[in-house]
Amino acid sequence: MITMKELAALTGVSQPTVSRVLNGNTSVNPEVAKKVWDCAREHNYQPNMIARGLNGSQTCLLAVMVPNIANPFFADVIKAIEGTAEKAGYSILTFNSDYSLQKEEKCLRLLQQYRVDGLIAAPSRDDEEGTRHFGELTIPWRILTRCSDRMDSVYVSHEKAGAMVAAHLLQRGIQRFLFVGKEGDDKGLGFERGLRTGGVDTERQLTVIWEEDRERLSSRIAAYMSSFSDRAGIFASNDMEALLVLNILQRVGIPVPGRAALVGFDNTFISSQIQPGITSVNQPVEEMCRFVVEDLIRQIQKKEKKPHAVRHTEFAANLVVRASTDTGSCSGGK
Amino acid sequence: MITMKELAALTGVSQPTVSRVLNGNTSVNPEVAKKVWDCAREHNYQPNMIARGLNGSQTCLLAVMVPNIANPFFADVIKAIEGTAEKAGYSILTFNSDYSLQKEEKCLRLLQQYRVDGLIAAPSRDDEEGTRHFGELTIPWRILTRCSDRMDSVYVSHEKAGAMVAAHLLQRGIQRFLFVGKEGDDKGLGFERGLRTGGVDTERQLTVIWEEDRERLSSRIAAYMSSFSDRAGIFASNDMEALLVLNILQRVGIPVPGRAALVGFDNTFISSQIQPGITSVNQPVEEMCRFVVEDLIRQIQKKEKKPHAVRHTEFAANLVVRASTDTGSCSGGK
DNA sequence: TTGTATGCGTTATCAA
DNA sequence: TTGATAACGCATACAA
Repeated sequence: MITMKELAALTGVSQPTVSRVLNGNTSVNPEVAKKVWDCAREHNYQPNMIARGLNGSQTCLLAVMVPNIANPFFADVIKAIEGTAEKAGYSILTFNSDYSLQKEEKCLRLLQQYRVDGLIAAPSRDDEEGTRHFGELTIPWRILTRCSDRMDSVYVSHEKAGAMVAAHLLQRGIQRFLFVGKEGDDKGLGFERGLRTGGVDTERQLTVIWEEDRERLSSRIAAYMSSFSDRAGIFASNDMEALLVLNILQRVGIPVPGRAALVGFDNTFISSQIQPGITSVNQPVEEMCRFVVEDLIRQIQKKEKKPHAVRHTEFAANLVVRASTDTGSCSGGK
Repeated sequence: MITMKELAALTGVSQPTVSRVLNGNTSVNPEVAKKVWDCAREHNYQPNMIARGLNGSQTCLLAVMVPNIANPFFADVIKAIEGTAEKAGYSILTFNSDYSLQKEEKCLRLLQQYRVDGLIAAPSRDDEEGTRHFGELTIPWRILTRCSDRMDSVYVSHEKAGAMVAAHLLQRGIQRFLFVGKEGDDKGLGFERGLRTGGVDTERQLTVIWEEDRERLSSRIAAYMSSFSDRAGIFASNDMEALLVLNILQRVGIPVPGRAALVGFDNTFISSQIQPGITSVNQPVEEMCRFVVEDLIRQIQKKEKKPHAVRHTEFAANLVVRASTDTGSCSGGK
């Protein structure tokens, strides 16, 4: 890989002149410029971003940290971020935190070692303990998809979205509710609030189930469904979970939406491609990512590393209604 | 972010001594070492990988280039690569080529600018034209999931896998076959060969359909299915495509596996979580990725940049049989 | 318009 | 065992 120094030797000019020609900001003798360009092209010169990043100038690297790349929602996020970043001349370092605080801290250490210009992270947890380590970062960063008091974040209110799901299910005349997700999840809290607002006695009519293990989840859901005979409204914390629940219900012979109305979260391709289509909360991934990348890069280029007021940018979620919450009592409708 | 130079000043030793302490390879005075370590910890010293990469030493960066991060298969691939790389002390730069040769070339340029130590790529195309640009790379690299004559590759034989699918469908007594994928795809060619081997007159009994547009695909498949009344064997080029086909079939009221047996490719979570489960060709993603990363890093660390003989590492695919190719004629069985 | 000199944060090579 | 010194590839300030 040829360097400016070598190009300089080959063309008989100084290295800074080569730099000036190749960067094209200062004025140079056209003839010299041509000679240098020709030589650079001939030898397929590629600037060394590493060296460029060394002089306190920028690396044009952004880090993206997500808890699970294999989750289609985060895959969409990474794709969208990469797309916008690439257009702006930035490349991305991808980190998978695996929902582990320990790994998250390691990632944070690593991305600082690479002197990335900025970070976009979807933290595993949004409580105090789970976000403390971000406070020590000296580079600009943004939190995506979650709202955190202490940090700049770009998100859809999971709480409001949960309430929206509640309203939708209530409108369908449902009286029994199940949230499949972690206790304390904002979606779940919003769901509960929405139900209460709708006059539901959540103590008796709302159940929360969370099991990592598929078999245990299956038996708990089966037990839940056989504990009453009404139609149930089930809200799963994401589309993958919703797919799993749908599968479980179908296996034990519970028709969806007949006996159970099902709602997912993230509106990934899964929810639309499956039969019956799953009603799901849509987050405007593309727009959010475009915004967060452009906003972050703006800050990077302004070099305003000073702490400013914490800024929250909320995007509106919308519910994409599909067959899984149809009013009709027959499953698998067209 | 504190530097070695500053640590040196603070502890009253020279900067190279700090380097020696922190890297721990050379022997240093234990007392000095302790003082330096304490100081480094106190100031949260983070080595500058950028500077380290400058002196001809390594960046500990690997680039991964895939055509579509949002495809669950590639998301799995990236996750697996990231996992193995992280254990070995490497971070990854992710690039999305979007199935565009032009973008692929841009990625190749970029990753060289970042002086990554190696590249793992899933090229969009595996013909001469689609892989030529890899030839100019001066860093170690590997091709994943495809086999290319001219390059080191780690893959599952799509051709053999296609033949395996053919054998499976023939065993199910099927006589009409549809491949939903691009003309010339190795999977399709293998499928055709497998059918011929099984005595099928592929001219009359095999059809190939490829449409980017969902609606057009839908109407072509509907037309195809109504052109005869036997049971059809449909092989989709990947699981996302298979899901799409399943959806189309269900919408037009064609029972799977009753009237059509369906086979996918990649065995992503989709094929197992959906109802009916989709029979799918499994690629051992984890093992392949572990192998390719470790193998690549081995070459990087040996610094054997000399061209060696082209090496192909083939992994065995296996067919995961599910309800979508059940012999029974009733759809959605348990 | 161009060249010289310097510095970025490391590692490596010397000599002490 | 340690410290000077140079080098990596580039950008920038300054001098010419």
